[in-house]
Amino acid sequence: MRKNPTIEDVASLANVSRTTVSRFINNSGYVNEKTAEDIKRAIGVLNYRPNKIAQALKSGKTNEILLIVPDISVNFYSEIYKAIQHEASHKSFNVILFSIEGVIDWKIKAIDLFHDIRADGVILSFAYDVDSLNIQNEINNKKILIMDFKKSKEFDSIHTKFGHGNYISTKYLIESGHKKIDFVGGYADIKITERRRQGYIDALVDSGLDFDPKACYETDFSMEGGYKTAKKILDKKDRPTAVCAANDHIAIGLIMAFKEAGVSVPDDISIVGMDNIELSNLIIPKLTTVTSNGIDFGINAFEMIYERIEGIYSGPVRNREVFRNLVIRDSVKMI
Amino acid sequence: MRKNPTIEDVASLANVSRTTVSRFINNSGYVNEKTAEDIKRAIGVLNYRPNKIAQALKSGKTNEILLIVPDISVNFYSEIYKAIQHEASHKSFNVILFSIEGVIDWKIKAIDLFHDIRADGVILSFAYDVDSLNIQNEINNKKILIMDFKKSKEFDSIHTKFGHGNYISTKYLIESGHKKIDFVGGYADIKITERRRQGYIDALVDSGLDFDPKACYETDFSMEGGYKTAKKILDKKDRPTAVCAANDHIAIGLIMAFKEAGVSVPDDISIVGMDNIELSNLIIPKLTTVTSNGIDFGINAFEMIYERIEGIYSGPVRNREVFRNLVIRDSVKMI
DNA sequence: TTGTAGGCGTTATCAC
DNA sequence: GTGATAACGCCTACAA
Repeated sequence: MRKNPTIEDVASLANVSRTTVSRFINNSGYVNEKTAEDIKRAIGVLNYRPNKIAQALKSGKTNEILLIVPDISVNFYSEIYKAIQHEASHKSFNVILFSIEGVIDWKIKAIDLFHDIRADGVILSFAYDVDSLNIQNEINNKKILIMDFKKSKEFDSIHTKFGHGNYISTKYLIESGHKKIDFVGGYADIKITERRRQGYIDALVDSGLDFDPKACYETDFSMEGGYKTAKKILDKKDRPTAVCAANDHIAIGLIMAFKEAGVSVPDDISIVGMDNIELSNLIIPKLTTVTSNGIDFGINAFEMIYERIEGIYSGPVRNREVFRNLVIRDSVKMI
Repeated sequence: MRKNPTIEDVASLANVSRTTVSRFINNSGYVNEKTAEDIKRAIGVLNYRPNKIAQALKSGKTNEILLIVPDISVNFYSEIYKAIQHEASHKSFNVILFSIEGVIDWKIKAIDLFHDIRADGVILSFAYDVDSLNIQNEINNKKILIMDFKKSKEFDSIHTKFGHGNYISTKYLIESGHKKIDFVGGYADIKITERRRQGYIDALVDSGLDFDPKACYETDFSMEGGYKTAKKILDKKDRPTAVCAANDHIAIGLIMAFKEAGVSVPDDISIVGMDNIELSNLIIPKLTTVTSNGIDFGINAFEMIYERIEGIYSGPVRNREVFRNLVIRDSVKMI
């Protein structure tokens, strides 16, 4: 029930002034060796820790950054969170999480939160409709970093090319000798589907293969979606030798359905997924897929915003790109 | 680049003193109606917000709580996090997350963090070896809440009975008419396996059925584990009519293997899982399972610690129990 | 090498 | 009804 010790307590125990203690703690200025010893001892005895609140009030800096993600239970975002958290701790920064989920007025809440905690910066990740949010107006003088599928003109940002993952995975199928490759994506009216399919198409075209609209299937981004689509593919006259799925859930649904139908993966048909979800390494056969790049996002994001906050970098807006990588496992056969 | 406005700015714009503004903001004391109008207007014009840091310094209260979880990417914990976050926001509390994961010296880090942010309380969830951590010593005067599989004697706590989930799921199989029920769990030397198997055994015994050690399989808690174990079950002379799995991953592995072998679930064999992971509602047939109770944990946890922090409750240690519930879907057949 | 004094933005106490 | 003033714990000129 006792109060936390203050710098004053340390000072009087060590028979010096607060100033000297402060100097000792922050390495700012000369402190006699003997005095230093006394102070160190006093700190130990009292188990003293500087009060960050007071420091923050004085310095106007909290060493906290706010991370806004769409939904922390989605693996990609918890990966980002972990990476940022990890980097931040090395620089004695704390990261405060705000997971949007269903919150309608999240922009208001996020700005409130930002002001409440007086964070030194915000990392805004994959928040739809960011442009409509006039952040800089709300958050004067603070640092902002955007993660998205496109560059930001106003702020430092880090992005990944939309559709690049499916480009890579399709390319891999082609390099493995496949020529008849179908694509299973989400519904056509969703942006993400469009981009991913474009990645698939680009890979085809770049390799001199024809794109056949009938080789593209629409469904939802779930195992069930993949499962149902598999039936359609099986009913086709000339089955493809490989399928590129727009995400791992779909790919796994496909695998399950094919296996049930007695069609072997990868012997009869090869499959690639995307996102490298946990399950993709658990299913049999293990799924060849493309990394989600949450860790890269996280590491780069923290580095960039940190440099801004500390004034290490203060030049013009920077945009970094992050890439996906192939994870080769057992669901593709060379032919 | 301009500074945030302070209460002083508001005061001078409204031609009153800081004190009056403060009174207005906090509803502490009389303020003339006309004056109040002026102040309100000034606040609007300047877009003023009280500085939480300064408030915290003054009051010794931060309105922040620290939540420690083993790994935020595990769905159960992100569920807890979300629930707490949600409750907390209604009481204008912020929750700071610390996800232990692989961090060896997490206790030290957690205590550092706790002191750094000067949180008003900690919720410590499922941290192994908590007892060895002399928290109260480290964190004088602050509020602590423990989540675990057992009651805490020292602190308010909230727990769930170990093995209760498998008790419920086994019971359900029995009520559906099954008498030959196998159990697939993790390796025997893990505590959690032991408790879950005990739940299964208890349900059997309570219903007057015999427990047969040969009906229990050990494997790891993964789809692959379930998948492999299924083969063993299929090779048995007298196959069970139902299987109780220690978690959903195992159950799903079982389903996949059975389907591949042409054994229908649930017509030929019924399966129950546990934890209600996302996938359990996606697989075909949809898995009958038992809720993870993260949300209940979260809601109760915040309520209890909040009451402590605000002094609404200050009696002896309280222990609450949280229960799991059956989620009936399509993987069990009545016989 | 060390100490004094003022202030960061709030709020509580006590006058007026 | 309102306004000085001190204090929360720390840091930083400036003095000594």
